[in-house]
Amino acid sequence: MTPSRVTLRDVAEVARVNPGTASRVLNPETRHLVKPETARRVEKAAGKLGYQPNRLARSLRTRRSHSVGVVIPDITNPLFPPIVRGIEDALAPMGYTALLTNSDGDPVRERERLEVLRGRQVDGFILGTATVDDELVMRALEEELPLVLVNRVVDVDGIHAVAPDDRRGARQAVDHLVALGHRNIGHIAGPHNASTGLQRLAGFRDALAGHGLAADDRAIVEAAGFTKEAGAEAARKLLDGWPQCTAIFASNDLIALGVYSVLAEAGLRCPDDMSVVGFNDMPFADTFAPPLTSVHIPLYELGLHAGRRLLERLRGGSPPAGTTLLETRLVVRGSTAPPRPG
Amino acid sequence: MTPSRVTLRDVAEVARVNPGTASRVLNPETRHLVKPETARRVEKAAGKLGYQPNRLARSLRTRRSHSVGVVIPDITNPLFPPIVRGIEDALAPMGYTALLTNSDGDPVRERERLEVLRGRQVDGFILGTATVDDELVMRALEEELPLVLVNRVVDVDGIHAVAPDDRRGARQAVDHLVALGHRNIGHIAGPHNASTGLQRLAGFRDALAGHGLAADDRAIVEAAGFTKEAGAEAARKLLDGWPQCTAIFASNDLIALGVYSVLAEAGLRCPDDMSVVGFNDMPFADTFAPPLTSVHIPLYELGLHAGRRLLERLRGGSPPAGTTLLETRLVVRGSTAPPRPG
DNA sequence: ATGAAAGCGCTAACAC
DNA sequence: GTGTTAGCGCTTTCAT
Repeated sequence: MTPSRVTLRDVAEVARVNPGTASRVLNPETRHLVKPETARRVEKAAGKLGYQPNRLARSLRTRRSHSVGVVIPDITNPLFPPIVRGIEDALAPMGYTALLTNSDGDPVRERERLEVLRGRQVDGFILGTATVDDELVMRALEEELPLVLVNRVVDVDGIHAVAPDDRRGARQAVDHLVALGHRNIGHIAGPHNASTGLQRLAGFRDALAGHGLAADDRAIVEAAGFTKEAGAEAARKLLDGWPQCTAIFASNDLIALGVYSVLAEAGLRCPDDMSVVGFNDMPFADTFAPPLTSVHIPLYELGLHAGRRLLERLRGGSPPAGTTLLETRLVVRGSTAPPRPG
Repeated sequence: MTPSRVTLRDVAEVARVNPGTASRVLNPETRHLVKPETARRVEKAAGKLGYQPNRLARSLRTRRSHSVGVVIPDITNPLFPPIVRGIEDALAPMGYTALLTNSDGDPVRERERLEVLRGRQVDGFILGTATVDDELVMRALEEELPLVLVNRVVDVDGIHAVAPDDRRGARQAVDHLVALGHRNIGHIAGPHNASTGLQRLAGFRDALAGHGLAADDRAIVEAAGFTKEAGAEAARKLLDGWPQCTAIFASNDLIALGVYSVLAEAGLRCPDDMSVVGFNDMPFADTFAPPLTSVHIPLYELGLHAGRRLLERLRGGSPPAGTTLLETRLVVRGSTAPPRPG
């Protein structure tokens, strides 16, 4: 490799100035301190030599790496690419770079990766992995590491987070089903160790109560994870226990996909025999068979806001702690219909 | 933020040794140079103080950042998450970190991002963005930057690349259609500035010739991009120009999705009226309506191999230049069937 | 086997 | 307005 072989010293020599002066010129904030003519000389030299500042050296000196650690469970989960893209689009214009790592939801691995990132002197973190009582988050809070959570939330003072309004979104889903005429509505909840799972369940209950419907205790089944397989397993349990059910609100789209497969197994048609609503409106949810009615969350914006929030904190601004809730929106497609008469 | 406030010096002081010695202990390769007892003292001190080496400082000194730049068009394209994941899984165990950036296929932006990454002293690059006559790639080659291409290839000596066997994969697709009885097979080619588009087109022609079928010159339409929209536009042109066509081989799955939508517009049913084969077997291709028959490429392995190849080069090994072609595999689903009799 | 010292490339006091 | 100097935290000769 041919790294920035040419250093500031080289530039300074060519421009016949002191390295310090060259540094001032090449730094936007200090540029005004130097006489325009000298500045020009330095810039010419820099251009001619193809000078590229060594940001490692600068970071070592300034104690700011202009990089942030991003930890998510798995980039392969369709939820995350838009979020990550949003984060990057927030960071790049400000000269920040993302160091991306996948934790697979494994706390041990997560801890490891976090330490590695700290070793690399990231200026802050964006975490998409928070569980309800996340120890790492609590420790980060104590150590006052600049940290922003995205998608998932922890209910503790002093946390900065950007997340979808899961509870309200769940209400939108159920309202839709009720409006279609459904009364026996089941819910496949996400794991209770994630705020998303919990909040959507709460919203489900809210909505039912709001419509004066009693939640049948067979109506709610918790899936072991936000996956198709876990969703299928839970769907089987739900259908076995409560065959009267005519509509299912799934805690996310992958779970909904699991519901689809179980319906097919059982010879039930969607939406004729069973309506299904998902959550996330993940990419390609419109290409499923049938196209999935789902609660849309602005994934890209989630990332964008999280990135900006962190940047603001790093700039020394003190945005108030707390959770920013982004609005959801129900997207009605082919997986929901009125219940069968009779 | 509380970065690694505790430095090697602190550790050395507590252990009552010279910083140099502490460094030797904490470095696996030099550890044997120091007396076990002293080593133990140092490690105890490091543990007690919670020492975390500052890798920026180390990198500045050793001129190896242990980070690599990864440039892809867009993480939001379902092709890339598995590739990126593969890359990360190759890098992480060796202590390397990926700096991920999206170029949106914009050469200007790509250049910019590449410069930023160089400024951050990445040890090498993985590029998923190469076009057929990629200037940046050529320049990188001249400068002897450790570089590995992934997915897309450039046909030049000295390049290291890992890609799917597009040409052979295309043959698998067409062979399947011919075996079903199709004779009028169309192809929606990808952009000719990408090796993937070009190779798949070549494979399409190979296969037709192999079966003694003349390629009707209305049979091939080039899409402007690997997107659903571009695919739809090209599909319209193909259908208008050659209504006899009974099967379409699309250069990738997104294009196939565009074909789906045009078929729906035209009141044609898939696979009854028209068979469709895609390429990539992207995540959730099995959930499309109908489930898409597609040429599977091992995306994760693509990333894994690319990552390992780069690592090997960085380790000083000199793996032979050239392209590693990974095998594809046709996955038959519901979008292909024999042509309508008559 | 360890200490001493120099320096990676840069910025930021502090002079003048 | 610019030069001088001193490090950021680490590794690595070179001594001893």
